[in-house]
Amino acid sequence: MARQARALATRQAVLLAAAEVFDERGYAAATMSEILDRAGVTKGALYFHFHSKEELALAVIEGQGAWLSTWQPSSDSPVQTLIDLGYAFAHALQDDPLVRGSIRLTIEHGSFTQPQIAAYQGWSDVARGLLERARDAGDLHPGIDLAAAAGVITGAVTGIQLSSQVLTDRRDLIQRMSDLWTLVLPGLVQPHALARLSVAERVPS
Amino acid sequence: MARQARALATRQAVLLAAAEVFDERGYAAATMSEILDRAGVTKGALYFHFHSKEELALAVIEGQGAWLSTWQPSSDSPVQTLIDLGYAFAHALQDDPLVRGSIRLTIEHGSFTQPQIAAYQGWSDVARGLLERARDAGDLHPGIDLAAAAGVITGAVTGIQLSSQVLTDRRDLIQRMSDLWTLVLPGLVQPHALARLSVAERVPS
DNA sequence: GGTAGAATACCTACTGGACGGTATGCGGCC
DNA sequence: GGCCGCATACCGTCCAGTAGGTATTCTACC
Repeated sequence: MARQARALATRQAVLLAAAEVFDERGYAAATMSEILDRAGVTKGALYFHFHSKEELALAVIEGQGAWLSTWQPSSDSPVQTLIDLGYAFAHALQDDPLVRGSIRLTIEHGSFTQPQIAAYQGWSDVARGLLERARDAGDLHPGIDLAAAAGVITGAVTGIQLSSQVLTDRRDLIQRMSDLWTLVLPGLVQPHALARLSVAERVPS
Repeated sequence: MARQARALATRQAVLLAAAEVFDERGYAAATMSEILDRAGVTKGALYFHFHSKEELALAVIEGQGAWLSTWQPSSDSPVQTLIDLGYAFAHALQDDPLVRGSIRLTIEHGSFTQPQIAAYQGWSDVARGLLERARDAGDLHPGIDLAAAAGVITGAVTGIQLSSQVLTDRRDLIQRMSDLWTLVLPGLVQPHALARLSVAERVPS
């Protein structure tokens, strides 16, 4: 297996470089040459691991699902979990190249509609699951359409992230997330539950 | 001036075709050939009016500001105006090729950061202006950060539009806008003002 | 009101370069 | 020695942009 270690390393290097370039340029404007340069790998090596540019992009998109599935709730209440997830995701968008590249490819529509839909659905499903648990716990206002709320929240996070990126290169993303919760939570959770939430980021100690 | 009529017509044809292609493919993946074909114009004609692909894209982006500046409030209360503006914009996103292309180019980051920032700021400023008027009228909850709220709303609209586009080709955009207001308004406006608003789309008679 | 000439508006053919992808070869670990 | 992992050289395609010519329409002057 020692030989596989080398292969895995170059594969990871390619994936990382590709994520970075896709994040910076978008799919169409990204060139294989730049990915090669940044990965410090030759064409043969790259095309040994990924048979086409599109396959490489799909592998980058996968990183998003991987991040989401490795994330650990670290909280008690479902709504608090949703809030925490938002902040964790925001930090990943600031620091994790794979997540950044994945998000850009997901947001750009065009070539791969199917994985994009899956990504949006994945987020929406997670949000909806948490909201269902919150409703069962009696935290939400009665009569709320959970699917609609989940769709709005995921969409809003998407857009806030995007505008933050354009305007401040995501420097104010955490602040904007906080603004979002401040605005949205009163229409979602009941006062008694709202009192128990920390809307601002909870720094894990 | 009869001579300008022809020139203006081809210019408009090029602009429309470009907006469509940019909307469908994005900036980098859009080719001048496709724009030419769709406009029914030759290369020489196009490059007479627009000196480069980038200049053409900038002209398309301008369409957004043009739409926004021609829009007429048609309402009494500032919050209602904001809601109506959202729905009007949603319809433009469904029907107006220039707006669609402009939005896609604005959302894609890369080549032209400056006009993008201007576009976001423009929307945010409009929203903020309406919120200020609403606050002065006593419609909003006290202590609301208007700039933050305006930023969240414009960001949310951006993201909702995007997810709607990916998931249903914008067919459920109106519904999602309605969901957004349902969720956001309780945290923004006071009950007495909320009662006077129509959250669903008001079809002008 | 007709015509010269000048600007405007447009057409065709071409170019240089970059891009994604492949073919083939080669070294080193099992 | 065989295959996994990688290196190098090359290819066909396509694309944005240009060069230089042509048509169309306006202006000026008779």
